[in-house]
Amino acid sequence: MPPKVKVTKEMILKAAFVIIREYGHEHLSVRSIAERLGCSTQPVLYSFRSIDEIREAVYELTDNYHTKFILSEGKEDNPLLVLGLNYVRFGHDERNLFRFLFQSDKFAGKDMNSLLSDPQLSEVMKVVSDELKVNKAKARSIFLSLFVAAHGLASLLANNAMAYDRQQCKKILESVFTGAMI
Amino acid sequence: MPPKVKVTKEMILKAAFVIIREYGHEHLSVRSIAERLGCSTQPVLYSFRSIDEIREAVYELTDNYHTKFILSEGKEDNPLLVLGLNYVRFGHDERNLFRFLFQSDKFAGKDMNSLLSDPQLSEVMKVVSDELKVNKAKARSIFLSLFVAAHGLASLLANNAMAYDRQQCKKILESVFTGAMI
DNA sequence: ATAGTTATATAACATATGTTATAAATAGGA
DNA sequence: TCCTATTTATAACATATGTTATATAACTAT
Repeated sequence: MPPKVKVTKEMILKAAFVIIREYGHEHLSVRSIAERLGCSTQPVLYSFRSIDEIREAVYELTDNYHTKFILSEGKEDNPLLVLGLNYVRFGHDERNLFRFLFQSDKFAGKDMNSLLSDPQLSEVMKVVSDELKVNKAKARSIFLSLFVAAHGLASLLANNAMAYDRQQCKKILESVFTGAMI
Repeated sequence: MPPKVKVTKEMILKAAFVIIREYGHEHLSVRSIAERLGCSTQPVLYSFRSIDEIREAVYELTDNYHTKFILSEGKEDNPLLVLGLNYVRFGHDERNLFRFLFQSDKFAGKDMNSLLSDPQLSEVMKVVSDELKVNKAKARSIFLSLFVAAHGLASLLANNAMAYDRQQCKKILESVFTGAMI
């Protein structure tokens, strides 16, 4: 009886993701999504209650994308360094996504602690703890220092405050790691 | 012959500063300024050509405020640590100003290098270089590491991603400093 | 084939913003 | 006192956004 859905939730979320990625989250709107999908604004607000609901869903999606990104392989042997350098590279390569994730009010409330207790990261921490032969508290403090430095670099890159130089970033993170190990 | 100016440029800029400081730069508008000054929108756009011109001027003002803030005295003996801890405290105490300064597009283009060659900072660098008995390049790399870490902490604090714990921040910055000195 | 359900287009309403046109108010010199 | 330059208030225009009302079109069970 009813006509088939032409504009699915997936299409809407994907369009929203691309808009944020290319133009920044400030440019996400019902109309920008509709325009990208070549439809009117109606289907967009038919599948979702409001633009905030869409933003929420894309945030989730972007968060997963980010996690995959930083967990992707790197050529360093130090796994923490790999994580850090990927984190930094994300700030540079995906600056709009970075800003959406960490500089929009959506981020508020997502505490470091909940981040540190993420199951995927917990695994990494355990490996680190074993590999470096340090106790959990030390592993945690090492991770924290590296995270802070990586976040600083990524933030500076995402906001065009410095040029991307992988070697320089690597040196900084290594030096931070060294200091944290003491 | 003409009536006296009731609404001066200073009043406008001060109002704009307060609005950004209290509500965030997204809430700066001709009307929000006018409302705070208890006048219509006309005087605001009479003294300034556009809202962007106002934003520009307040940015300058906020930049100076930030510089004064991080150069204010601290109780640590390591001058770089004082700078870093003040920078971090700014991110926490003045989160909206921090976001305006470093996370709005106004920041784009202000490169690290121009920041590093700021005359006020150059003086500090020289003192550091002498006091730590390291050459300029080393002083620069130490400063860079500390700056990145401080910026990371400040950014996390400004975006409500972690609780402010001065001792924890101090430990992290000290550890970064130690690593950079090697 | 037709009817009823429902996805979509069109268009409107409400609000927020920057900006500008017009008129009224004001202050000091003639 | 009145005139004139200029500041300000009022109000409008233009645009952008979220959201909703109405009508049209599309599909499938009958």
